[in-house]
Amino acid sequence: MRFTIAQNNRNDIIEKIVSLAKRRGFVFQSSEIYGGLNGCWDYGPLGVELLNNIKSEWWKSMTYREDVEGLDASILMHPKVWEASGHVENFTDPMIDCKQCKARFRLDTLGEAIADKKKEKLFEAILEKINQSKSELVESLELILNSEKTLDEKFESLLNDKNIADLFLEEINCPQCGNKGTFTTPRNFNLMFKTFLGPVEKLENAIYLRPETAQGIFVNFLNVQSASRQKLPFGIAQIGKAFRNEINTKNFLFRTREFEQMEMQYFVKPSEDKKNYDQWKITRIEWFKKLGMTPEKLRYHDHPANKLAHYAKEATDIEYEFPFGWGEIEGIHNRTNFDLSQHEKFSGKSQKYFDEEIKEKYIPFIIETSAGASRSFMAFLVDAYNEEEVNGETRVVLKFNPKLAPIKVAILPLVNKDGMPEIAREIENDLRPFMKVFFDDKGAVGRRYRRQDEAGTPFCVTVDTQTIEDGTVTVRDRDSMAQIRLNIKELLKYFIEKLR
RNA sequence: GCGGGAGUAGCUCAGUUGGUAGAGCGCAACCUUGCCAAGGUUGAUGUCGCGAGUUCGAGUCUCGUCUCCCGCUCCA
Repeated sequence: MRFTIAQNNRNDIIEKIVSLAKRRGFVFQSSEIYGGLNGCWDYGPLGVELLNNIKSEWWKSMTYREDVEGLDASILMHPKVWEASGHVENFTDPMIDCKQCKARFRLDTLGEAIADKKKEKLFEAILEKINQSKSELVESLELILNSEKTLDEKFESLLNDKNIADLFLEEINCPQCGNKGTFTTPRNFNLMFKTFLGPVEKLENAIYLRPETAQGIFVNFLNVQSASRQKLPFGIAQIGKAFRNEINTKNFLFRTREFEQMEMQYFVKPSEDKKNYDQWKITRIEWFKKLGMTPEKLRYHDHPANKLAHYAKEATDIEYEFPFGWGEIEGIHNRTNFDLSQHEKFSGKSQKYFDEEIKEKYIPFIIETSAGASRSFMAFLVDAYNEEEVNGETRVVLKFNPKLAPIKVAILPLVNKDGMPEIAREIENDLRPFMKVFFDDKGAVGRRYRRQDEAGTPFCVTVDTQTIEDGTVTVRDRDSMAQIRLNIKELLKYFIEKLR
């Protein structure tokens, strides 16, 4: 794997982190020996520890609450789920490119860029054209043009008719460069991965890899509610992989086709949606801050009302300031009762909750908190990265919160003799059942400290001459490099306290 | 998907007008060691991203392809 150094200095940090990630075993490219696979990455020994720690902290922050239950739903789900959720319809975007200026347009929104007067002229042009050469299309064309639809709807219908679309597009000027007839044939970009259930690759056996984990929660709403005897408001938490066949991957782990989500869907009374939405916005950004993420690099990005997803009433992103700019690491949505209503409609099974207080049945509203595990991983990694000048040398240190650090304690004999390695091994054995520890007796101790700095290990225990005399060791703090002396017997309690 | 740049050891890179590959760091072993990466000795590692073509001969030239980075586009 080779990574090109960006011409642009602002991405120096990313380049360094990508190199470090490879060198130290945080992240490798998928299928590297075969030349890699576009936008796919593997987590190495340190990376998987960091990722698991992030997921574990998230999981505990959710399911240790009285009002949140856990779930792990299947990645493969009934195809109807995606019809109900709107993904089959909304995830398939026919797109066209202008061959002249390379601009790309969604076919269904192309009309917005064209004036109404112009549309009427276009209709005349296409009618004339079809009358002349493609008489077999006249009927379907007239059907569209003579319908009761608005101009915009007629326009869209023409583009949606595969037989007419190409001819119609030839008459349209590119909204960007103004050239006429420079569009490519419309192509479908379906963002859901399709596969087959069972060995026979028949179309009716086609199913999708889930593009979001949320639906697994929604369809289990009543199962979880009745099994756990929860009352509204309550939430269901889930961590799992999701897949989107993105047109482009980008920015290392930031936009990939396979990614992991940490989602909690909170079911509330319809009248209490706003209150809970506001509360979860705060709770979730605080979670990142508590785990040590720089507060100044976190912000909300509220979605304007006209840009909301098909299911959302209100939405905000929690964004982190990456070296390449602000990027979403979590989305918080008021999904209303859209999803459960859809599932009720498509499945024919009631999704209503019986509220004992008011003796009424209704479909709850859902407040969604959906964090990217992979994106959080990248944000925590970038945020932890520090370069410091120490004695004229650059010290690279990953200042992870101890809870997230892949290795918690490194145990180092100062020198490799006089019984120091043996004592160090005993300490290692004492701590190993309780936390991820690392033993290293190779080379100068200063070098070993720096190795641990690069791995983000918060504590180093060093066995020295004094240890042999009085049973104490030094504990070196990663960030300050300061050392304190502790009795060996105190170590376990000390670290458990520090990691809490 | 379009445009630009780039792929040589684990990392960062060098490789002169085509003549079958080097450096620094890192890594491994041994020695040395007494608290913040630079001691000594020895050693391992590349079909130069992959595949074709031109050539007596390709890391170097040509084409295709894959991957990474940047800019568009996209991101419901």
